[in-house]
Amino acid sequence: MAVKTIRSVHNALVVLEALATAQPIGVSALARTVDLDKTTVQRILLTLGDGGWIRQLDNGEWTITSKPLQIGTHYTSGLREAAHPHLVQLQRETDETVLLFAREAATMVVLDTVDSSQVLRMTVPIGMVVPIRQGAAFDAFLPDAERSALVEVRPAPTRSALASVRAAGYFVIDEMYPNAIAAGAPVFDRRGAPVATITIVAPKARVTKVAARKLGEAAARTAALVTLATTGSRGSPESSESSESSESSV
Amino acid sequence: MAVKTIRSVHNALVVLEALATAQPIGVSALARTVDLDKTTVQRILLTLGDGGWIRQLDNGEWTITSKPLQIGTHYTSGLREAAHPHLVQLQRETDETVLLFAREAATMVVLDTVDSSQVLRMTVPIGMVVPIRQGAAFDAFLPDAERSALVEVRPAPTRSALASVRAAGYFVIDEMYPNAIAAGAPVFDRRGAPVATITIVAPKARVTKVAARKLGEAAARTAALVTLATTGSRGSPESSESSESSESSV
DNA sequence: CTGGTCGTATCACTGGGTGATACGCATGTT
DNA sequence: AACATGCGTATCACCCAGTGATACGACCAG
Repeated sequence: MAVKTIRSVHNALVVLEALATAQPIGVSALARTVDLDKTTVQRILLTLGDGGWIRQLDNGEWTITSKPLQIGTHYTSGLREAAHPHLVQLQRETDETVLLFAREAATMVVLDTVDSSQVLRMTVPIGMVVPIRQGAAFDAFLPDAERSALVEVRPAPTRSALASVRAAGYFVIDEMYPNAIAAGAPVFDRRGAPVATITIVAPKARVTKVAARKLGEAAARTAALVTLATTGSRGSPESSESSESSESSV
Repeated sequence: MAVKTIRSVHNALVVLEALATAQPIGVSALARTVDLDKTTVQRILLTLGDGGWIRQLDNGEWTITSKPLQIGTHYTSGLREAAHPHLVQLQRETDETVLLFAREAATMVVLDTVDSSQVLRMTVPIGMVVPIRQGAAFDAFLPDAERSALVEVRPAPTRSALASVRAAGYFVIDEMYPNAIAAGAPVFDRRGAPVATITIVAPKARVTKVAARKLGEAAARTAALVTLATTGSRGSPESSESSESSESSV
């Protein structure tokens, strides 16, 4: 409550989040978990349902619909669609699982995945959030001002580590997931700020730290292509392209 | 306003949707598109921002965060994660693009995709909504009561068409997308109701209507596996793949 | 400079969101 | 069978808080 925030809307967001993680769930149980009056939750559910965000089952219990997912696809709009073919291409080259991460504050969010075809492979669900704890990876490509703002969240990487990552154009992360190694490279926006990474994750049993460098180079090449694809074709910074999204056909 | 719905929450949902499709956008422009007072929109934006759903840029403009995407991943929770490895397997068998659809009222929503590796391939974005136009495909697996409720939305399929699809265990759809043919099969929940489909889409230039039957059979086999995986016992066989959804770290 | 935006702050009013209470209907317990 | 307990839903009065008019500084183009 730092500022003048609308109570009912705030409550509705809390209810929606709680519903999503506990679905399917009924009014009473939901009211208990969010510590709100049953009547309040009831009206919120009706409103969310009216907006098409949630849906009531025959039991009276509530479930979320695909609306949040559809809204979520507008996040970093166009990036996933633009990058996807390149991810597929990169997966074919390396035959390892390829991830598209978007940066958000001090976390990375999985936007898209293209799995390796090998039996032993990494599989990460879309939407998963991974906290950034190792500083020298993605940070190297941030402007100094923004990086120093992250100092409160995690220890600052050494200057030399930053420099070497920046020189290589890619990063290698040990233990991003348990028993896995990751190698990735940043995608930049029009202003040259890193907005995403294309990252290859592989089991340590197959890929050594040395071999990961080759993967990093491949990721860097792909990331450069995606940067080009997303920054090159667009004209003015004006967002005049209204909801072109996908044209349905392909 | 059919029922007693909360005005402020309703407005907030409208604002959020409008923001998602028009982002990045400022307060005034947004207030104009949703036809609300500027002050109201301002307070809604602050509230949404406080909840972590949207984020203000340096320009003062607003963008959505990954929150809707994360909420959206709970939709048909577990289905995508459970099905994904099987989609990969099916794509390897057929080398055509494989889609996981979830049913929602009279539409299908793309939950997951695994692209063909061929140069000429279908690519469909996750979250995309496809109206169900052809009755005899997915409908064949619905209980009679629910199917008849859809009559108002689209013409009812013939009884023989339903029977033949049901007998085959898969469906073939002509022109699901322009110049593309689709073959798929339903995934069932514990109660035997169809909740999703596994569908293969391919360019007509490569796959004839006759050849699509083979794809349909393959999709049916995969769909059966996914049904088993989601309805069967928790202790799934052979899935291996450590990396549960447990707190991953970087 | 000036007229037009922008994002933000302030404020009175009254609409409407809240929460207590109650009802019908399923449970499962005695 | 009778009972108790939970559910989802409906009703209602109070008074908080969401609304919308108004205002202000900053920015940009002409």
